Amino acid sequence: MLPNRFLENLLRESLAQHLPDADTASVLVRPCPDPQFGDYQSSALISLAKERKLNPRQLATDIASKLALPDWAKVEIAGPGFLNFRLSPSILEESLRSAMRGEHLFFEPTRKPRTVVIDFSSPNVAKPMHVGHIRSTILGDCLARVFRLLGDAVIADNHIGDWGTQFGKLLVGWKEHLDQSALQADPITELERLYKLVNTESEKNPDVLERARSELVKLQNGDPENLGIWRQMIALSQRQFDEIYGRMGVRFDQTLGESVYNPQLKSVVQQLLGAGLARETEGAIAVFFERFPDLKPHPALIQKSDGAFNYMTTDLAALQYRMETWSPDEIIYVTDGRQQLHFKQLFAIFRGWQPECQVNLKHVWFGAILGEDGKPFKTRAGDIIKLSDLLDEAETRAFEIVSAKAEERASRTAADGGLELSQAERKEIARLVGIGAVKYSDLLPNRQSDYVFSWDKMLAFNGNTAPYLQYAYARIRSIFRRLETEESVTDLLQSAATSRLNLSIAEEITLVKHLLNFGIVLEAVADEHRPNYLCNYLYDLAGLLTKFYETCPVLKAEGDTRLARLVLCHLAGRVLWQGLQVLGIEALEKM
RNA sequence: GCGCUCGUAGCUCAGUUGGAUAGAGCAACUGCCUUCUAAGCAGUGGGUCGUGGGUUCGAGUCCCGCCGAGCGCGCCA
Repeated sequence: MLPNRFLENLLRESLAQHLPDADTASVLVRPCPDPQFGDYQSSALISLAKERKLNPRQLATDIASKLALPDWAKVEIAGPGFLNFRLSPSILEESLRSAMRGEHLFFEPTRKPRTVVIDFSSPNVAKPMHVGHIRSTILGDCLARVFRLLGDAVIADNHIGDWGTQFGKLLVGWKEHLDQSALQADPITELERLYKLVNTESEKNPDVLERARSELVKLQNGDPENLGIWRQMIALSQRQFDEIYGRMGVRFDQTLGESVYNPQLKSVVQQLLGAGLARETEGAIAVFFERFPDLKPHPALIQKSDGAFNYMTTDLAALQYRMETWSPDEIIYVTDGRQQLHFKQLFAIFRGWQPECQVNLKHVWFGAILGEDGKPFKTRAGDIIKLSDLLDEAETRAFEIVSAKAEERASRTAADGGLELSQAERKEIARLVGIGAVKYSDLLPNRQSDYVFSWDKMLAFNGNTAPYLQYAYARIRSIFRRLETEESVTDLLQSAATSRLNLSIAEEITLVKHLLNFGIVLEAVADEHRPNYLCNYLYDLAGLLTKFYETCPVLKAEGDTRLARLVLCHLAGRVLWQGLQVLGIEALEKM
């Protein structure tokens, strides 16, 4: 068990004996903000004492004196009643050895495994994926990876927009203006052209609008020709989605269109009417929220006055389907913040509709991506930026930088051969650096704030960026490549599992202590759905690593010290690799 | 009008049940490459955390007012 968890349990047990009515779950042992106070602290006793009108320092003293502390930890009482814990070098060395034995990588799947459905990305058929989909896709994929790492069963669920009024216009366009060769070459662009064309026409000519309506009705009534065209549009779109997801390394366990839920919609509305939750209003059917003060002014339509259903109805049917299919403990929707009201309504309706259902429903929302002018991120011409173009540009820009740096370095270190990168290697590095930079720049800000999209910042090699982290990893790998030519790395690392690992320099100790906090950070990411905690943790780790390099030669060190430093490099590298992996970013052997 | 989010260094942003002296990067200035990748490291300067109250042993964080910004509010998703 990792030290902070061990101390936390110890403190909870002691508290339970001392104050049996106290909520031990509220007792947390966290890293100290300032190392001068110690390694871990708990401030929980202060507030517990206050609630009970006890003297906080006295309570802390009483409980601390009864802690059955192991010989590797010391406790002090500080300030108004903090408990500060200090770890001895022996437990630091032992945690490195146990990691080398493969017992852990500084995190543990501690919670009960849950089943979690994550609804994210949700692109639309016949439209290009664009920057509007990027945050949901990256954030949702990252959360899925973190939950899986911590032992949950995850269903990554892509809810495709394959139904709606736009198909009337698309059908008219397909039947009247389709350019087969353009469709072959670039299906999405052609579908987009058709939609815009018919949309413009219908604004001028009511006949066109009427034809679109009638095509839509035919589709909805199961007309074989229109269904066939619709299915082709879906298949062509899915190819585009697959290509983008392939480039981004995002995968789903389930992909269903909204249309799948069509057969259930009528019944959903009937049930809500039957339960007295919904009623007719101005020809439409809506749910009113009498018992929810904040929702009272905002009824939700579940059936339009023309008899058609909408987003809310589909989401309700999808929610029910997910409950029946997986009985998840939690369902997470990853969308932008403008949909907060919609999800409040959805969750409130579902609670009223199926009050016995225990599922935890979460809307994980995020802010907007802005251009450097502070306005929504668009092209110079004011168009929405397509995701494929964005990824292309990321790779192109990364390739230029990687090449420039590689040549700069080659000219500097030509004398000893240095590190040479072939054209093909540079291309592959640029791909991983470019995509990684885009993802990281999206995960780094607090998800709820709007952020400014900047190529220069995300592709910089200094500062908190993906390339900086990838570089730190590449430097570690470089050490092991050099070592490999001399001796067996595997044998050496195996011997570390049972060897003395002498840590003496401050940089070494700081680094180990930081490694020990990996699990705390992963849990915080999972609990609050905030990957930026992990980004900042990894940035700190990379910074500590490079400081360690500056003061601690690894290959030139000797004996115990050399082995300990190699172990530190190895394990820091594995944590960096694992951390990047759950962010959806690939670590690089060379760059 | 009501609701959500935000306001932290010149700029872009972090800031973990409220916790100890508010942090990073950029920009400016100063050092360090015959030494494991200098795509790096060390250092200097820069803050009444929008504002006024309140709660608390303790507030950037919680509560109330005000100022400013973005977004949302029944037949789009």
